[in-house]
Amino acid sequence: MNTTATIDLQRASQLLKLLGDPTRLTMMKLLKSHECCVCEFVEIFKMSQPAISQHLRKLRDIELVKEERRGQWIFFSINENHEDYPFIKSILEHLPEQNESIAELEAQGLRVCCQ
Amino acid sequence: MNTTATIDLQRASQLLKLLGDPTRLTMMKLLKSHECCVCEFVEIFKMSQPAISQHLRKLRDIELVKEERRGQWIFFSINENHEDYPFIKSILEHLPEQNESIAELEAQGLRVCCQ
DNA sequence: TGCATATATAAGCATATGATTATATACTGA
DNA sequence: TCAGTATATAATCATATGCTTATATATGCA
Repeated sequence: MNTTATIDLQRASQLLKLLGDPTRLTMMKLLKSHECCVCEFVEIFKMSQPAISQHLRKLRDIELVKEERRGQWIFFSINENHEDYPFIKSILEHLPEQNESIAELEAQGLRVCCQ
Repeated sequence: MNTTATIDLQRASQLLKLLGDPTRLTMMKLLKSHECCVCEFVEIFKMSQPAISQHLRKLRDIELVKEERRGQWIFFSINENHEDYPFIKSILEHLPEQNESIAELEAQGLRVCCQ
């Protein structure tokens, strides 16, 4: 007997493909506990702004993340209302917390970025 | 408090990337309940034998599946002893059973393939 | 209004991926 | 030993992916 809903295989493989990139997977894990803006990710991943922006777009296109503009910045957060969020969540739960990245940002005064 | 072991993010993304292909993901789900040989997969996926073989190789290379020759045939099965099997298992549990494919094979007399 | 900052988008490019076809290898049974 | 079946591997190719650079857009502030 199945108590949890199942996901269509095509759909599941599409989601897994998106998470099958270390940058995007880390982003999702970070976003699960912390809102982040683009420039914070640029700092964390030491990656160019367009590269970060393009990863976030892929996550947003299938609505795994939400974005919200606040002044100059656009903050990203996990979309907990996504139909497949339970699936995503169960995957993220197997991954180590990424609090050091955030702590580092804070130590450098770069958290809540660009303040 | 974490009760379950976590997986390194690099490692996890590598696994997810492999599962992020509909053919391989379906293979894994099938193999979770049924041993299968290459020619059965060829039948199920309506895909060329080399294509199937190459997918299986990728799964075997990181030891997600085991192979065992029995006469002419090589049977594949899930490697439940894989260090990250709990992670894999938790993903597969969200996917719908693929028993129809096996039932179809049996109906066509193609199960335990090539007998 | 004009400049600085944050972000998005477009174009280009090198590499990865997943298929195909052709061929090699391994086992079975006559 | 030879033919048939199952599988693996190699070479090739079209497409996908993820980065780069260049540029556009949006906001805040002097």
